[in-house]
Amino acid sequence: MDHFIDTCKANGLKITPQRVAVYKALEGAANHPSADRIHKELTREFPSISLDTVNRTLLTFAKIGIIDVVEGHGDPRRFDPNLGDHHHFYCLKCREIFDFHGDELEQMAHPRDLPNGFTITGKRICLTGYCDQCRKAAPGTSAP
Amino acid sequence: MDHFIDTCKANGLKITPQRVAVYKALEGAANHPSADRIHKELTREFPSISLDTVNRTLLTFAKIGIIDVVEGHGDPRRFDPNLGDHHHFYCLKCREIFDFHGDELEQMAHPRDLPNGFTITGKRICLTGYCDQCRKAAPGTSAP
DNA sequence: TGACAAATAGGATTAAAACTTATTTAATTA
DNA sequence: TAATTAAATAAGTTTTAATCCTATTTGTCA
Repeated sequence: MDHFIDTCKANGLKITPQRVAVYKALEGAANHPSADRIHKELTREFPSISLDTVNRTLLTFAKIGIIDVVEGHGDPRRFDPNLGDHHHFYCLKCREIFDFHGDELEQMAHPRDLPNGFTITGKRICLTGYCDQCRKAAPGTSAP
Repeated sequence: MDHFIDTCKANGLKITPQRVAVYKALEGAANHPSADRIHKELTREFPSISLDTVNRTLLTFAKIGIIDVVEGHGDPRRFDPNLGDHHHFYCLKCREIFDFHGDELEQMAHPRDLPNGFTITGKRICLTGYCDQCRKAAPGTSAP
């Protein structure tokens, strides 16, 4: 929380109640929520907060590097307060994103068939499939 | 192309001129196009094809497993005709997706902190950063 | 405390994706 | 080969996500 305030100030951002609320909501959120989901959550304690503010705020946070925009699959943009090294499992049915960890990428060199001029700022393993709950409910369709 | 027709028939899909055109366009496409991009391309030789048909067709192809929906970053859904093992580099500026290859994931076991009931149907390394061209043009902003 | 630049709410706009329905068409069979 | 039928398409409509615009409000700093 101190780090949040410091980073905002260091980037010339004002500490508004809305920004604090959005940041807290994302931190406490179960799983990689969308702007809309956070907005819905906040309207309870903050009836007049606008979706645009929530979305803009999240994008601002991403720009100054205190949260992440998560790779998606066509659904609304989603956010991640966890900046530490971790990977993602995406359930093709319920669209939930689950975190997992692994060191497969730790020693990874610059890919052979990617020009050297390419700057890599993030690396992650992206798994797709069906979570336990959805697998049980779904017929055996093989998917992407 | 034969495989395309066989798979369609095996799944009870009719071979329509639109489907053939969409499939060919995606196969020949430079880089992971969106439905809109393919639609624009097809309207030249196929003036009356509707965007909905293109989008629906691509989703149908994905469902029967002859193409992939690619992980995105909030932008329109994009597709990949390449089903072979490969990975993706996503440029945060121009939003282009570049393929690369590597064997880092080949020996990967089921992740320790993912329940065993989870079924994995796809695995991929997702890199983010700036491609050569954009890096040269962009000021030194560190990003997600 | 006052002044100013930045941020917000709210409504309007754009854009992507999905849905609805009448018409067309591919595949099947007589 | 023509008739039949279920599936697919075009076109327009609707929904939803995301962004833009502007008047008003509000942090921040002197």
